[in-house]
Amino acid sequence: MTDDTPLRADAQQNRDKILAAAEEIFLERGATVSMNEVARHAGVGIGTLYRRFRTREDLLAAAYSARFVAFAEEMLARAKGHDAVDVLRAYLERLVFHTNVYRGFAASLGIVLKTGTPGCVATTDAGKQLLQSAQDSGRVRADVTFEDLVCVATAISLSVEQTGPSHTRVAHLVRVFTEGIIAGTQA
Amino acid sequence: MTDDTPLRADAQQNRDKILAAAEEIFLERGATVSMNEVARHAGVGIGTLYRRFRTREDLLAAAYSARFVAFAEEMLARAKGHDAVDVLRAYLERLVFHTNVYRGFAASLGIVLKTGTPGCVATTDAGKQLLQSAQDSGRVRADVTFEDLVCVATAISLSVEQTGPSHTRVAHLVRVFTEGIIAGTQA
DNA sequence: TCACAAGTGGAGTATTGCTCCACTTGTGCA
DNA sequence: TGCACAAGTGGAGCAATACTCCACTTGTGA
Repeated sequence: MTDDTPLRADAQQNRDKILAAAEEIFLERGATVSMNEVARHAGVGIGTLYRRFRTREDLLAAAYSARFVAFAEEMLARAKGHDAVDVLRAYLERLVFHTNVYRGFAASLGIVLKTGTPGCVATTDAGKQLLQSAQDSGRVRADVTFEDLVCVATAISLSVEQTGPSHTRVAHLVRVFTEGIIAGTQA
Repeated sequence: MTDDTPLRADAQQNRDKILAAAEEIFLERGATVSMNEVARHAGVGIGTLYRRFRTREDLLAAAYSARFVAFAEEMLARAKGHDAVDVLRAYLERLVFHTNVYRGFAASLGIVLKTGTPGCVATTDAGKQLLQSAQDSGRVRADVTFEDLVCVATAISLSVEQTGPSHTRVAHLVRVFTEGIIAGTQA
């Protein structure tokens, strides 16, 4: 499926320029900025941009890949020696944080995570692993899936995007989702 | 704020035509259909549509208002003589159902509910009331807000939109999020 | 050096949200 | 009944956008 013949030198250079421009402009103006603008900012034609990144989600995933890789490593490292449930909670909180680095990123998180970028694969794998550990410990319901976690992260991100960034609100929502709306079964 | 001088007879007729067309087309093609298409289907000019409904969310809220009113009444009626937590759970389940009647409705639920339409006001009021009752009973966390419930409903709707409608999946997710991802405090 | 696959850029198409304004039409009043 | 004019209408037109297409250019391996 993936074409792994290396790019021509000039094409690789252009690809790098596009990614650098995308990073800069996504940070500054959000993930919904127009593709034309990204191309102009990178100094390449719009056709070149589309030749390298067929969809906006592909571009987002590629631009964010390095950060997602670091995130996944960080989380897997923390998994050793910490409570599995705490780590899962931290994963959710940090994932929400990441989907707010580019404004408007949250809405496409689900699609982006499926693009197969190294960062997306790493983030997905790490999440599944942490979820499994937490479930193995018996303290997380067995019927929760990784897709459920992505939905939770998306909903929290969307909600936070509307009301303005607030770390305490994210933490609150993560708590609500993980511990439930209903107060713990009475002793 | 709200202008309550009655519409001219012909204008009222056009408004009704727009709402009927919107209902039909939202049902058939989802909530993200183009405004031009709604206008064409209603047999009015695009200018007329925008004069009555300044945003897509306003139109969605107006088109769905009657159903939301009925929903709110239904839920308040059920509140009498049923367990408060059960009613809250039912409210969530039914709310998710409603946000899936128009495909793509879920993403704008939060905004739509704030439009001030009779149905949106009724649905919001009912939700707050049911939440308060459940909290008064001491079995729902005191720090949960109505906005949190909307966030939960959105998460579930998004998830269900992706995987296809399934009543059992909705019920499952509602249970997960009301009782928590973390299994109930042991014994 | 050269053939040609790979790559490029941007004009062009199609679609959208939304505004603006010259025209039309109800409606209340004389 | 006729009239003035506020209210309403429609759709041309603008600006923005996603995305395609193809004539041209340029690396690269032989």
